[in-house]
Order: sequence, then C-alpha cells, then structure tokens
Amino acid sequence: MSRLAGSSKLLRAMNESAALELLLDPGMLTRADLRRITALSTPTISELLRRLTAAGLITVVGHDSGRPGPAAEIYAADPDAAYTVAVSIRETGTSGNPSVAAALCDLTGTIRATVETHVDFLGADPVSTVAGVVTRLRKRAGVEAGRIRHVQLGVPGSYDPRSETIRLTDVPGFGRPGLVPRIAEALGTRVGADNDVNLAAVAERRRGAGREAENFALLWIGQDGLGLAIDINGTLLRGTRGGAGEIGYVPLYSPDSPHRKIDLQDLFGGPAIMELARDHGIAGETPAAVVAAGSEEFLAVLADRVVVGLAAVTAILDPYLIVLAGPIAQAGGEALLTAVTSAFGRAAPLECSITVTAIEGDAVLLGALDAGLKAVREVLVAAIRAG
Amino acid sequence: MSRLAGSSKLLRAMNESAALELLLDPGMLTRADLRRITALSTPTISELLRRLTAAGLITVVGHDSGRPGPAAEIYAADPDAAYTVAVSIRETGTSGNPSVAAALCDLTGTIRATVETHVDFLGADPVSTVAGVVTRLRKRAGVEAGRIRHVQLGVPGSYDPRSETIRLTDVPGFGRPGLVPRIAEALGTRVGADNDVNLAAVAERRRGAGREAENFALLWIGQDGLGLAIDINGTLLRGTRGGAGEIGYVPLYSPDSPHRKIDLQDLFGGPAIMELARDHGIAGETPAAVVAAGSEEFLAVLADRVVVGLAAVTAILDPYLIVLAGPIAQAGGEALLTAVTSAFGRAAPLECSITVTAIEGDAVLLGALDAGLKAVREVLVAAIRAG
DNA sequence: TGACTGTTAAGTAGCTTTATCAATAGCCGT
DNA sequence: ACGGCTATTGATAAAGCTACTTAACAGTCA
Repeated sequence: MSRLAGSSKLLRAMNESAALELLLDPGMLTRADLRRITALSTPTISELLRRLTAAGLITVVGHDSGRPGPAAEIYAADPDAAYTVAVSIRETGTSGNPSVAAALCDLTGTIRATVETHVDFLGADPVSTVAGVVTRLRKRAGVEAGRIRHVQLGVPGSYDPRSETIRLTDVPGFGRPGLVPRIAEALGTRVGADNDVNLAAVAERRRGAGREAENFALLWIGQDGLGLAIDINGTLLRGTRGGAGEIGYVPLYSPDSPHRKIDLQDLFGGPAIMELARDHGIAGETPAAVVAAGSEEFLAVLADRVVVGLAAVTAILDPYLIVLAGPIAQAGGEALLTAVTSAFGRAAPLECSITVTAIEGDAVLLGALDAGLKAVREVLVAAIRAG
Repeated sequence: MSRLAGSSKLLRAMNESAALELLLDPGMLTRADLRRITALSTPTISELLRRLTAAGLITVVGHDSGRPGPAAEIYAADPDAAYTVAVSIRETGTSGNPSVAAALCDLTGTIRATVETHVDFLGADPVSTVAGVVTRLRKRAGVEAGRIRHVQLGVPGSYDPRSETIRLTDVPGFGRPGLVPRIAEALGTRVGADNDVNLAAVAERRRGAGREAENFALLWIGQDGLGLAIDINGTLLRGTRGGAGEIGYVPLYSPDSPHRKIDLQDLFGGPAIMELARDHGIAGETPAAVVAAGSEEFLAVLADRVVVGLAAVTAILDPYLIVLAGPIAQAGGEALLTAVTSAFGRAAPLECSITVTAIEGDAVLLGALDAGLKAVREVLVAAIRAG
C-alpha cells in the first residue's frame, strides 16, 4: 500500500522483478505457471523470460513432458548468477577456542565450500581475517570475486544496522565502530552483520521449527549467555539499537531482598546451571553436559527457572511458538522440553506451544547463509527495478 | 517488494491510489505539488484529479495566488466523503460506573459530534447499545447512515482479529464470540475493535509523544490493571491471539520463595499501590489520588517497582522510547517521571528515554478515532485499486 | 484429432512530450 | 500614479511512445 506511481517503465520493472522473485523462491516454473500466478499474457511472459535469460539471471532447468504438445520449458534462477558467503564468528568453538566457521553457497542455496579455522583474535586483524576466509572459500569453490554479491557475518553480541557497528561483543576487535564498512570495502561487496541468535532464528524460520509459524520467539541457551530472537511474520524484531532480545538482562525482583540485583542470566545462564547441578549432585564439565546427564528432578527445577523468562516473553509478545535452541537446549533435548512444557503449563497464565530446535548442524551458519541469500535476492530484484 | 504484476490498468489504479493517499494524509496539494512528489506528468495529474473529484473523494479547498500566472487550485480529500465513529467502552468511567464514550469525525479528522453515557451492561445488549450510540451520533451530526464507513471499538481486554473476538474482558457480554461481526451486521459497516491501551498508543503515535519516535512502548498504569502497547514503526505488535502487552502477567521470581507466585500486577497494580501508600502513611481514595499526593520517598519506592517492568520490556524489545500513560501515570505527572527516570538509570542495564503521555483528554477515544480514520482511508484507497 | 507450447501480428490503454492558450505579478515607461 | 508589456506559471490539447492484451498461427506429442 505504499505510494508508488509511474509510467509503463515502472510496469515493466514490476513485472520483471515479480517474475524473478517467483523464479528465485519457489523456482521451477513453466511459462504456464507464471502466466497463472502473475495473470500476465503469454507474449509478455515470453519476452520477460527472454530478457531475464539474456541477463544471465535465469535458465532452463528441465522440460515438463507427459502432456500432449511439446514439452514445456521449466525455468529457475541460474545457480551461478550470484553467490553468498556466510561467516560465523564464535567466541568458543567446538574445541573451546575462538573459531570461525564459513560457507559459500550459490543462488539456489546449495553449499559449494566450507571452511572452519581457529583464530586468536587478540593477534589477528578482523578485516584481513574475514577477507582471508572469503578468499579461501572463493578459490576452493572456483568462483570469481565479482560473483559474490553478499557476505553475511554472524557475531555474538548485538548489531546496530543504523550505525553499522557491533555492540556488546566479547570478540576482540569486533566492537570497533566502522568495522563492517571497512570489511565491505576490503571485499568490494555488500556486507551484512547480525547477532548469532537472530541468525539461528532465520534458519529456524526457513528450515526448522518456525517454518509454519506466523511468528515465534527463539530462546537461545548458550554456554556463554542467553539470547532471544523475535520473528514477526518472517522479519526479525531488532529494537532501536539492535538490542532487542538481550533477555539475559531481564531483572528479577524479590520483595524480600529488593536490593540484591539478579537477572535471568543469574537464574539459568551457564554458571547458574553448573551451580544448580552441583546442588543436585550431578557431575559434568560443561552446562551442556550436566543438562544432558541431568535427573528428572534437576531438569524440573531448571525448567521452573527457564519458564520465568518464557512467561515474561509470552506476556509481552504473545508468540505463536517458542523455540528452545542453543547448545544447552539441544543437549537437554526432549527431556528438557517435556520438563519446560509442564512447568510452563503450571506457571504461565497464558498459553503457548513450545518446541526444541529442528536444525541439525550449525544453526548460526545456516541462518547466515539464508540471510545472505535473501539479501542477494533482494539486490538482484532491486537491480531490475532500478533498470 | 511484493510480487505484483499487471497491465496498464494496474498502473492507473496505482497512480490514482497514490494520489488519493497523498491528498488524504498531508492533504492541501496543488497539481504542481503532486507532480513533484509522484513524478507524473501534468496531463496525467489533471485527468487523475478530475476522476477523483468526479468520484466525490476530493475537492478544491483553496487557491494559491501570489505567484505570476493563474492561481493554482489546492486539492484535498473531501471531508464529507466518509465518516468514522469511535466507541470507547470503559469499565469504570469518570464517575466510577461503566460508561461509553463515543465520537464521530469526518475524513479530515475533525470531530462532528460526541456522546457520553452510562450503561449498565449487565442489563443492556451490547449490539443494540453500540448501534444506538452510533445512530445517536449520526443524527446529531446530520450524517446519513451509508456515509459512515468504519466504526472503531475500544474495549478493555485483548482483541483477537483472527477470530474477531474480545478476550480477557470484564465488561459483561463483550467476551461473547461473534459479537463484533454481529455489531457490523447490525450497523451495515465495517467494525474494528482493539484493546484500549493499543488505541491510546495509536493516539500517542499520531498526536502525542510518539510522533517522532521510530518505535515506542507505552506502559499503561490504569485503575484496574496494567497494559503495554508496542508500536513498531507505526504498526502495533498484537501477538498471535491479540495477547501481546498483557504485562500484568509478567511473573516475578524470588529464589527464596519460588512457590509464592507474584506478578507485576501485584507489584504496582492499583491494589498494590494502595497498600504501598498505606505503608507510607499517604491518604487517598484511589491509586491516582495517592500517587498525585505521594511523597518523594513513596514515589521513589513505586518507581523502583515500575522499573522492574520497564527493564524487562527494554531487555526484550529495546524500544526507542517508553511512554508512561493511563490515569495513574497521568496523576503522577512530572514527579513520577523524574522518579522513574532516575530509578531506571540505576537499575536497568540498557538505556532508553522515558516520558509521560502528551495526550490531553480521552486518549483511548482519540486513538480509536485515529485508528478508524486510518481504516477508512485504507478502504477508500483499496476501493480505487480494485476499480 | 485434439490439446498444449510458443511465436507473430494487430490492437489498445495509459503515460509523456510538445505545443498552445490563459491568467497574473512585477516591471517599466509615460 | 497608472496602464501596458513581459515573464512566469496553470491548465488543456494533440501527437507519440511504451508495454500489455487479444487473436491468429505454426509446431509437437499423446
């Protein structure tokens, strides 16, 4: 319903971008399909496809035979029209050291190359580190530099898109203002950045538990901290300074001791879980380990605490679904989920279904790929509209 | 960026609706102004204005002389093209009894008639009550029935637009499923409904403290309960079942007594405020009265409690601005605001500016008018697009 | 033969450019 | 001080352009 006016050129740009959008997202469409969806006439569709093919954006990917008449050409976006790189910066990798996971995928989302390295960010320059990873991926996949249209960064901390700075991060060097534009300059590409939890929610939306949900909240229970991502109809709620979802800071108020400041992080953050495990006599090196090994009783107490946070989220946002994610939630699995669900039913006044993440593998990296892919597609569509 | 395709007819519909939208919202535009904004050519603008005038949607409201050449005609939406009625149902009116406040305004937003009555909803039928109020307003303003294109209801409780039912309300008869469609049927108009706090936020957005804010959260501290409205870029966050902002249910967790369930309503809802006032030796009949009469010390303690809620909201949403509204916040005024601001600075880990409502008069009713007006404008624009 | 794919040709809707007329403020000369 | 002249702007009219639609047709396969 935006105010948009123009002449026949606008019409062409709109039709062309609408067709490209359709070929990018469902993909695999014949002329007849496009005709049906867009309600445009056959000659228009034909010319439109000719132009998009000439621009190298789409190709014929197959033929649909079986019906009378000649086999219909099936069109889809050309996988090699553009590439995306996702780079996930992790404070603690699987081995416990800071690590970088990265992947390169084509326009259809199939991964062409991956890289995983350990970097001591105290010594390394963030710009050249990221640039190096991108170059390595690019060479490994045999892709020329200009074809990478977007690089998506995932960082622990919050990202403020307005000032293009990463905030509240513990990774050395990444909190510096102007870092993201400098990486973009070094790479010669658009660079996006986002909170790792937000990116996990993007993955959940596209290929996980959030696929069918109109909206959901994702509670990330990580080794280092808590996080919340809020997906409203497919778009993430970021807040004014990118600080939405810093749920670890939700304060708890105790009438009996109003001056002892505690927050949700103190209630079920990593250290709190370790302490609780000790009280219950459960052995384990990491929070994930003790949750995986936890007794039913221990999980029930932990669930009571988690539900305090979930109830606050539910009362403020009323989401359709809550997804429990992050290494600790993943370690808890079904046992933790049933404990949380029953605790939620007892304690929370409103209803909401709860589930655990359906993503296998590195949710943050996959989400960064999805976000990067979306950005690339928007760039391609916008380029057509602009002419 | 929505997939939209079509022929030249679509183009005309788009241009026409864009022009109407411009004449509805800023209004008072000459042909030259429209030409500049839409980048359409003079003949197109002329014919477009001719059609809109013939449809009775716009009129010449003045002439712009002073420059050489003929005086340019100034166009704007015809105030009498459509009307809106807002009906605010209040559990406790100014006198303490359930009351209904209503107003009728034209397309430019100027109020043509108002009505305020006390209704005992235990005895009265909601459908005929609302219909009666609308008819009374209509006759008083001298408007024929067909010209009222939208009736906006404001109710205490939450509204689920999907099932078109009002939930969590204490007004007798209004929680019945199918009530809103039945009112619409009786009136022969579109009928919208919304939470009273949400509507107060709509008013704040259009004419109050939220005018400049990209987003804000409005904390309503009422005699009967707490509420939160979340405005993201001009659209309200409603939640899945319309239950977003039921902040009174945010639970508090005390590690020392985990089984005593208390929530924010217990912390600074009306009864809690009265109890706190008693502890501080402050006399007064209502929460608003004691807050208005409250000592600095009392307000400081109250502010500490309010900030618990605000800190949770800030950590989850990171709003640009928090607006304190509702009768109790209004009674507290600047004194409460300074107390809350300083308490927030001490207790909350994130920053956020706080202010009190800038609406004078019945914020809910004004918000309902604004929401109704917006709905009417959307209907008019959509009608043009449809042809 | 009939259904379906894809192209070519003619027609139409709607916008833009260009040209023209009309009106008025400001200037200038008497 | 006043009336006519000019520059500037508002609005309409005519011609041209762009992009879509409808209609007709050629080709292919069950």
